Amino acid sequence: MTSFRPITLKELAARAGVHPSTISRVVNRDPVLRVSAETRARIEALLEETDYRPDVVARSLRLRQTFVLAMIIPDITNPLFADIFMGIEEVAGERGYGVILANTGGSAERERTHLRSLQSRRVDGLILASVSLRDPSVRWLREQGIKHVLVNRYSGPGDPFVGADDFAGGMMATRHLVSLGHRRIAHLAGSSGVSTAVQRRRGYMAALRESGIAPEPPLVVEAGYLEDTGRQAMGLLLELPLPPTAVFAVNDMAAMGAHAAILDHGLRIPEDVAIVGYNDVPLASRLAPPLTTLRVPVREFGRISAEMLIEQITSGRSIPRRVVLQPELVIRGSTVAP
Amino acid sequence: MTSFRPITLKELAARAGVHPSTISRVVNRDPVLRVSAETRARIEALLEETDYRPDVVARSLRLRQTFVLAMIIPDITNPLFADIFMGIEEVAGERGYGVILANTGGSAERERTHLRSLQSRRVDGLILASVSLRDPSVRWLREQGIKHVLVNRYSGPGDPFVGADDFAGGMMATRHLVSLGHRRIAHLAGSSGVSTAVQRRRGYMAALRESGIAPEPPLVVEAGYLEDTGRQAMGLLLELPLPPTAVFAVNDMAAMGAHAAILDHGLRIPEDVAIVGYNDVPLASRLAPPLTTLRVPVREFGRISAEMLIEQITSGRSIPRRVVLQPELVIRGSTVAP
DNA sequence: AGAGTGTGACCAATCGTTTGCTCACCGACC
DNA sequence: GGTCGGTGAGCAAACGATTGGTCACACTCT
Repeated sequence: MTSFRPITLKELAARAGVHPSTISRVVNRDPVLRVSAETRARIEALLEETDYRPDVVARSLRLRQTFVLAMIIPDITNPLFADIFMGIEEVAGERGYGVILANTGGSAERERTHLRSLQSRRVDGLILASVSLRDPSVRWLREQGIKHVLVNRYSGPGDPFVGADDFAGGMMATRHLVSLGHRRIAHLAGSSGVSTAVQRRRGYMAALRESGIAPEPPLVVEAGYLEDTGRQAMGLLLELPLPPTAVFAVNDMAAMGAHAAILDHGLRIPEDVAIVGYNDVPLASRLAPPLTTLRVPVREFGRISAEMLIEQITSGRSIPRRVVLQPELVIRGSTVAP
Repeated sequence: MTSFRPITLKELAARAGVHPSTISRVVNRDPVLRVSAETRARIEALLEETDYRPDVVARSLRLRQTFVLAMIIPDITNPLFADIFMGIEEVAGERGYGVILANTGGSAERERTHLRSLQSRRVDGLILASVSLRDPSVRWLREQGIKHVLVNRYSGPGDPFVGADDFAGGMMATRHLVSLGHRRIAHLAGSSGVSTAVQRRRGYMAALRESGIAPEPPLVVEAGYLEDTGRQAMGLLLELPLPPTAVFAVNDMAAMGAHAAILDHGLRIPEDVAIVGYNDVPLASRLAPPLTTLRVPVREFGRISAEMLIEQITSGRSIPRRVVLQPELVIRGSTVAP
């Protein structure tokens, strides 16, 4: 197999009998260039014939711009991030940017490695899909002057951010359960170092308070974001002397774990225990009974964050705009029997 | 916000009072260089202090190698590809390669656009996760001498390939149903332009034949790869004068559609109709009843394909090796009542 | 006819690294 | 004392594209 080298400007110039710069100007439609119609036509024909595509590497070096964005996610198997990615790619593609996806698997060290590597690749900007509160990586990005947008979770004030109103989401979930008559409502909480978890929990507390329900600390347990951890946490809740009649989980994965735990205990959903999840992942609607959950406009997250990032890049300024979208309650069989 | 420029070799050289090339040799541990211990120590200290990282863009230009691989997939929301990607990233990361993910959404045009763009980005190699039989894009890759590996689906002979033995998988699925006493076994088939679909169907036919069951053409319907299309196809099968008592679907998505259609018809799974899917996606085990399916070592696909691709790149030769792994039957409630 | 003005294209530096060559210097050997 | 060899480091040319300057030429106007 012979390995081709794509044609270069210099070779093209030799074939056309002009200087490389002239071709470059034709390719880039440089308005400064005054080129005779005849020469231009000749060059354009040659371009067409050879299917010339400028070497992006060389161009990046000269322009100090790579036209590459990167998205950093903690878990590629989580469909949430797949959807955000699609939104990003959509917008980036339109504007001539490529997108690199980097998966950290939740490891802070792999995140650092990726950040370093992306820096030396000179990506034009970064979209971080899951940072913690006061995240040192975000601080580092700011120090380095690397353009970035946070999506879904935020780190602190001052960074461009796109996400949902998780406080409102937490309230909607809890109000829904209250409206069905529940009084002993548990919460499978996320980590207190993560903005979404904190906000959803605050929403839960606020909804209880406005309904005159006294919060009971034992009903709030930190349950992680995985099916497994959710299942364990729910198991403990069901062993309480006065178990809850409803549970609001920080995400759908934990909710699915709770789902399994409740059925394991021989209880019925929603008659004995009702469940509300968060995110509306594809699996949610396939459970039996299907999961009531909060839908967030995830694809939109991706689109908006890409737009904000590209705006920063082209304007050269960091714009600490925060975009907050509203979640929507999707009521299914896990709270209301059909 | 001040935008930093990362430090360059030239600046470093000025600070150390040596020539840039000397620093470059220290950074790259160039064996040719004889550097005094004293100078080396001074440079290394400076490197440490400034946290120097070579500009990958410039290096790529000079080396004519970008250390970037790309993976092209048709549907990022399909967990199959997420798992393959993780395997690729794992190996690539170890060897110092980055991975770009490009999502075509099933559009041949977007695939072509991506291929062009990746070519002009001078990626070192490509992994294609879903090609069709005799795919023109694959032909183009060969013509251009672009290193590539096909994964999961193949295009024809002559390309490096990693996948599973889909013929065997089709047989295993069908034999399993036969062994349970089924005689009227339907097949929700995939496209005849896709290698996996063709092989699985051939496996299905072979298993019927060896059991002395005469294939009935109406029981084989092309059903696509989506839940929706699977549901429709299964609906039609259930309207037949003599409906099937079992169905083997080309993938889990179609199987889930069939699942829904069967329940819609008021029939029981597996008592009235048994189902076997393919791929063992995470949702499969969460259905009620959970789905019997074929598990393929997907992560392994990713790892092996990345290794093969990197081997091609470093050796400079295209090695048309084909690696075929064995699928495994996972028996669950959709074929055998618990 | 000479100055001035456009026009069309080329020149050369630059982006940051890498790497084959060259070169100065020093000690040693004949 | 002159040559030789080894050591440590600098020089400069790439890689391919971009872009501000420059330049030759032709035409116009006074």
